Amino acid sequence: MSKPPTVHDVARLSGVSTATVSRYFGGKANALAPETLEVVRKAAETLGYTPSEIGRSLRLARSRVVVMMVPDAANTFTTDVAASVEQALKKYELSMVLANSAEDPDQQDRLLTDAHGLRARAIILQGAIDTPPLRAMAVRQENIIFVNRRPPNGIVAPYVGVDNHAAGLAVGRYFAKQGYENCVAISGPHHYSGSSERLEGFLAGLGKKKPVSLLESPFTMEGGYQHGKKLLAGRRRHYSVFCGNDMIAYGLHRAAMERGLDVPNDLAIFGFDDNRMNDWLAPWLSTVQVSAADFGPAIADLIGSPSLEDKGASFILPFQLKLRTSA
Amino acid sequence: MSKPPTVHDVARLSGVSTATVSRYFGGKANALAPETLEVVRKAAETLGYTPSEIGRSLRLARSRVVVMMVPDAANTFTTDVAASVEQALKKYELSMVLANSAEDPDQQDRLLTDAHGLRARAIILQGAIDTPPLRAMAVRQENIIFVNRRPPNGIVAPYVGVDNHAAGLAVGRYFAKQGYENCVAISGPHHYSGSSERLEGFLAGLGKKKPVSLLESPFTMEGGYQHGKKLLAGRRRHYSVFCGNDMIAYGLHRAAMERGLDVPNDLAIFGFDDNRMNDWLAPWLSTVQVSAADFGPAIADLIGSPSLEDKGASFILPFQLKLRTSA
DNA sequence: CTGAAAGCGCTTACAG
DNA sequence: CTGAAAGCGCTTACAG
Repeated sequence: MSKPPTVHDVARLSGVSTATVSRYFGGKANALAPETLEVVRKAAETLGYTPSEIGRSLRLARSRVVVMMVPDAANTFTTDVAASVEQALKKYELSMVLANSAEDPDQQDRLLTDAHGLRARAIILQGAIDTPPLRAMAVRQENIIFVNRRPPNGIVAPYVGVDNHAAGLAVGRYFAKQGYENCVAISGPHHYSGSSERLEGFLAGLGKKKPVSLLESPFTMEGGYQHGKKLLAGRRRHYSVFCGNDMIAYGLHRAAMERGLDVPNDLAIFGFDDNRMNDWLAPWLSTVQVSAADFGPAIADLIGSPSLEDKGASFILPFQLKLRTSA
Repeated sequence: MSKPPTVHDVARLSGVSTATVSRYFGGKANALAPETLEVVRKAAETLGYTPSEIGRSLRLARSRVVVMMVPDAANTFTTDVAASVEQALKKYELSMVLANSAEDPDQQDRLLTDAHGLRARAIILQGAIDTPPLRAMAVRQENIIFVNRRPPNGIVAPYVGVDNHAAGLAVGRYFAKQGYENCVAISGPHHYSGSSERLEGFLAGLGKKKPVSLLESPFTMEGGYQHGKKLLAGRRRHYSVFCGNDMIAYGLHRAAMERGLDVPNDLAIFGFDDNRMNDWLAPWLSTVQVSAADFGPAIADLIGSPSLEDKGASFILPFQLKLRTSA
């Protein structure tokens, strides 16, 4: 692999200075004489020259890389959000590095250090875990954007996500209105703000009707499946379950199928996110619809517009109940 | 956002030269006196110093970034492969930039230029489209790795993927053995090597039994759905269909459900990839199982080991028929 | 409209 | 075991 050509190579071939070549590629081409422009264009084409982002980043003291950290690369919703951000970032000529923390605090902290090493323009945390290094970075004014889980207590930083309490409340009220009995919540981990807010909203929405069981699960199909097996193994065969996300709901559904239950008559299931696959493979799932595509523009604008300065900025995205047959 | 500390800051605070600081972080720490080591460590910690990858990349004339181009960010299999690569790259301290070409040649070429601008250590193309810029880059000795679709004719470059012909052959033989009637193939786009190889293998496997219809579809659920609707609208209600991938199969399945057909008695369906969701949401789908997790290590080794030099290197990954109820 | 020169943060061959 | 110095590829204020 031969070394790629540099500004110097282009300058030499076209008989101008490196400053002129740099102007040509740096968006200052209209300050150049037409013939100069042409000669530079031709030389660059001959050599196959593309400016080095590395040289440029060093000089400008800022890179064009944004790091996106996801808590679970296997969750379609999370990766859809990532795809939507990658797309929206193009408007600002930024590229996105994907990193998977797999809900592991140490792994998150390692990736945080890497992101800092890359001098990332911004770090997007879908599902932050509260750790000392995270706090240290947030305080040191790194551009961290919190998505779906709010910044830890005491940290002021931009947030993008739905109003989880309101969404939980809507589901709770719906359950109450339907007169659902034996209500159960299989929430995501309680120490994540999103989970606990959804749960609190749900309880408030149920009103006087108290749930018979409050379970806590990782945000995975496996988690929903295991809780489902346990729940449905008992004598009582009739439940109404609000799941922390669609993944949990899929797992619960599988447990119900294996047990030969009828959804929704034996078991009502409500999810959260409205995973893209639902229309095709789970057209039965009632869920809280959040549009993954809405995240990209909101997050990209937060990063790209000059005013990321106002740290407390946040975007609260809309949601709506998507009623299908499972509840 | 205050400027991050540099080697100079650390050198000043610890009273050593920048060379020494650099040695500390560059893996040459054991060449330093113990007390020097300690004083540098402390200074770096105080300042919260992490070496700039940008400075390092410029100096070393190589970056630690690998670009992964996917043809469809909505296909779980593709994103699983990406996740597996991201994971495997850690061993070599490389990070992965995700880019979505969305099967658009122009978009691919634009992203190729971006990747070159980043001076990417390697470019991974899941699903390359044959264009002049791609050829130019491949010839200029960029480190391009082709995944799932072979390099265009005349281009010598590493390839990672399954033996598509053999896989198609296995499915064709299975169809023949089962005595399936009215065989149909809904392939992916024929101009992709993977699609046509699967199809040719399938035809060879069927032997004398000629398919009644050969259809061509994008690798999407929508594509499978549209072809399915058309196919199933006719008088004949009995088909055996080999789909180009699982996404197409999901779409076809939905069309069959809407038409009230029985799978597999009215309609046998065979997919390709064994998408991770299958176990949970499509436990009925018979398909060709390819392990997304196998891609990461194979690709990472190709990039990380010093011998990417031998350009023709390729990894042929194993597959197996996963028989469930749909065929 | 254009060029000479400085400097962004790092690493390493060389000298001691 | 450690330091002074050069240079990786770029951009821009300054001068003309």
